[in-house]
Amino acid sequence: MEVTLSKAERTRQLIIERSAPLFNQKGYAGTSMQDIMAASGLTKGGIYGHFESKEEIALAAFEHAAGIITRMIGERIANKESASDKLKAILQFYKTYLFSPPVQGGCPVLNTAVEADDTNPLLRASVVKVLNRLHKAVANIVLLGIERGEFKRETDAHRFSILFVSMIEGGVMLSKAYGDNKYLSTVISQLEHMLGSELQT
Amino acid sequence: MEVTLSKAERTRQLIIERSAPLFNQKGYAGTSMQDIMAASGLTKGGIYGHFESKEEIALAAFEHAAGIITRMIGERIANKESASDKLKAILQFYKTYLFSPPVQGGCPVLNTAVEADDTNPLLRASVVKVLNRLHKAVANIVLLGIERGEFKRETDAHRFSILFVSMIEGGVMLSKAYGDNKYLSTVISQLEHMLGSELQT
DNA sequence: TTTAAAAAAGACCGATTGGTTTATTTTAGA
DNA sequence: TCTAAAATAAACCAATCGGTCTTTTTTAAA
Repeated sequence: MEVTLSKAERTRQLIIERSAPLFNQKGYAGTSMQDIMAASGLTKGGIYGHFESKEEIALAAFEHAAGIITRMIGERIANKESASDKLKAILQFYKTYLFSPPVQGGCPVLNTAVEADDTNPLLRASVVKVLNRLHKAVANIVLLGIERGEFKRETDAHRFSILFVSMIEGGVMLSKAYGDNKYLSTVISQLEHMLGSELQT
Repeated sequence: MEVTLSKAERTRQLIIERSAPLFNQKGYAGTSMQDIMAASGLTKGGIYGHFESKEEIALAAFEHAAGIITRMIGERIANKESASDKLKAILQFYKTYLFSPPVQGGCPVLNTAVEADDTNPLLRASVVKVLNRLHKAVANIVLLGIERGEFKRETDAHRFSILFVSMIEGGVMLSKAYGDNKYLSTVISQLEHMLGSELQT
């Protein structure tokens, strides 16, 4: 019954899409089934036909939100040829991050990591997976840059990716807390500077 | 020196001290009055005699937790004479941060900022206050370093403090998410390097 | 158009939520 | 030691929590 399944799949997708911004803004504990009912326009019966628990919705919603961001970054990376341009494209992406957030509520990785690290092992594991993907993507670009002769041979790709992610997430946190893009901007401009001064040959 | 706290003051303090690690680990929405009752050993009647609402407890608990950290940093800063030593002392403090956290659950500023930015204006305002104190402390040390001739005259103190705080908070987030101190360590060692290479004359 | 299956509605569940109220106990000053 | 006030316990509240179950509606193939 492919059509019926397709209807189910579309509804499941709707629930995920509508609940993702809720979880991202209010957190897992702060989002109720009532909230999800209101956002999706479905009743409990309708929702629990597609998910076994609130936690399963939160997990799917986080993976959906993280997927949007990694996909957007992936597109911008694929466009560029040089490693330097790829890294700059990621930074460019985060420049407009808080003005036009792909998912309302800021960075789902940051938000979910901070809430889940002490409370929700499943969500935390999912966050770690996404973080690993992000780290590997950045590190691989640096390795590419070394191979292409763009970056110094002694550059520590893994170390750079840690700094890269830490600074951006720290900047996102500050800018969201202050309601001022300045903090994220400053961090991004520093990363651009590091690109030119520390990495580049 | 005031030695005698009234019974009420001591009980109020107990509630704050016992609930601070709860809020820091489970968040505001994730911490129930039942949790606070269990942690404090008091019943609801006893607790609500000292606070008007759960939010008032959370606010006091956050300020308590943030106070512990700013006080610890303040002590380590006061010890040192040179600006360079003061900044290194702060970094040293964060090196042991996750091994022996002053308040269970990681950094209360990070945790509260991320949860409150979209949901709780009072908590968010309190976070901003603490962040401002932290920024001013770091920036003032840099300015001191410039005056003392330790740091380059063209150093942007405010900009450096943004990088300083962003990197540490980003590192704390990653290390807590991964359960591995490596990320925070890497960020701290980079800041130590920046101290020597970019700031110092 | 009929029909069986899938999807969704909506009533319902016990437990828990933050918070109040009243009764009891403890405190501390005279 | 007495006593009024302060502090706390414990019962209680309506509302909401996440989740289940039964009934109704919608779907889509024959």
